[in-house]
Amino acid sequence: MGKQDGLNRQITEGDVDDSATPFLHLDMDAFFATVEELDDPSLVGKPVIVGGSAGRGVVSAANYVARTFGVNSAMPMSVALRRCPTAIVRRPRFDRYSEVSARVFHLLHEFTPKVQPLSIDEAFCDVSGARALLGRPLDIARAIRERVRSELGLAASIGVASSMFVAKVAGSRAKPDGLLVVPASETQAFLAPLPVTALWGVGAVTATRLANFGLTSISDVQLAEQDALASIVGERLGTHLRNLSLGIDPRTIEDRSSERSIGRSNTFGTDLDDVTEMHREVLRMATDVSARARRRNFLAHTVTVTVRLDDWSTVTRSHTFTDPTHATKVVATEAVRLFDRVELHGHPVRLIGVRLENLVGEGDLGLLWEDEDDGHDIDDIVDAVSERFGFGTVQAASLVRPNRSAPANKANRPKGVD
DNA sequence: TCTGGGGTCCTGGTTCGC
DNA sequence: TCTGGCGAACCAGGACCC
Repeated sequence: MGKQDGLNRQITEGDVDDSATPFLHLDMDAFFATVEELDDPSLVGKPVIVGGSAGRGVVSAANYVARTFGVNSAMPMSVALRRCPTAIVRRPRFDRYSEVSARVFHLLHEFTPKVQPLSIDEAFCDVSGARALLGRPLDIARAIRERVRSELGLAASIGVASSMFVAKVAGSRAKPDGLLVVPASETQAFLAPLPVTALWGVGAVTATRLANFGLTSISDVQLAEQDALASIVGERLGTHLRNLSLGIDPRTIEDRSSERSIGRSNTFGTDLDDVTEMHREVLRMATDVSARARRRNFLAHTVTVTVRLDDWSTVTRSHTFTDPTHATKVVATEAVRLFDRVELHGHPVRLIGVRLENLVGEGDLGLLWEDEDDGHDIDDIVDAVSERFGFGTVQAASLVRPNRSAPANKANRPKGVD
């Protein structure tokens, strides 16, 4: 199937049996950091970290030079800079990454219509229908990698396998800049030596739980009794893990573009202890998520407020509306009410989040629109909510995030919205 | 080491209507 | 009129993913 090379990756060279491996998983290598290098070639060869501020930020991406210093994604920025003081830190530019991502996905669609984006830098493809026109999965994977490199100047790793899960694992084993095909007949042997954390759905908590029963590798899960697994992690997860360990993954490519929720949260540079400030943040986020829901033609049945205290405890409060809404005034009013239901017990607040869930609509609500750039509306909302809850005036300017590009479309705005 | 932000999904408890 | 069983919906929390 593949060989281990000096980079501690497993790659396929030469020919291999790809007769029953229609699934490809493409993963862009150190995506954010590589895009930064692409846009500023002076960064090439230097350690580059993309992430938040040194205070409470974490690493979103690190290029492979930075990784040799022990810098990894999700690591606190303070730790990353201690390990690699010479690193060049860039703030994330999500608009730019989205732009490059769209070009990658567009390129994939030239190979097959069955493309399922997994995140901004990852996608699954099913090339079973492309065989006659474009050749074997191995050839298609090589062609995709070549075109991503020549047309976009980026490196992509690809895993090819008989199921989506195994293709993803193969892709991660092939990183950086590699290709690995796992023949269907070698699937279980390929998975066996990997740690249980390689299974989709096993994080730190479940891994510890499994380790307490001596299950640390996928081969342990392959050999475990179904009942024993169920007693450790529950019936549902037990069945799921056992199937994955054997390479069984019934999922197929689906174009699931519909979102389930729209949220915004913020961890403050300094914990908040002033309730007026907290209310201001709740309103800011309620305004933001409502505007995003309108822009995407969604109505939400449920609004959820999340509060994280300085001791890292997290509390959520949610409310389900009788009629779904995306009206800022309704969402903001309810969000503040929910926030006020949280018992702070004198604790400062580290994070506040507002999320709209149980979304309905998308596409069929074209007549509903409110121009969130219209400061007059937001002033009204803020005044109304502030007055109702008796906290100080909040300037609309502080509630509107800059660089909005939504079109003013009053003609489409229905009466009574907000 | 000390933990972001935007998500999805699952589970268990509670409430409510039939 | 009251009560118990049951399922659906709601709510809260948590694990996990990128």
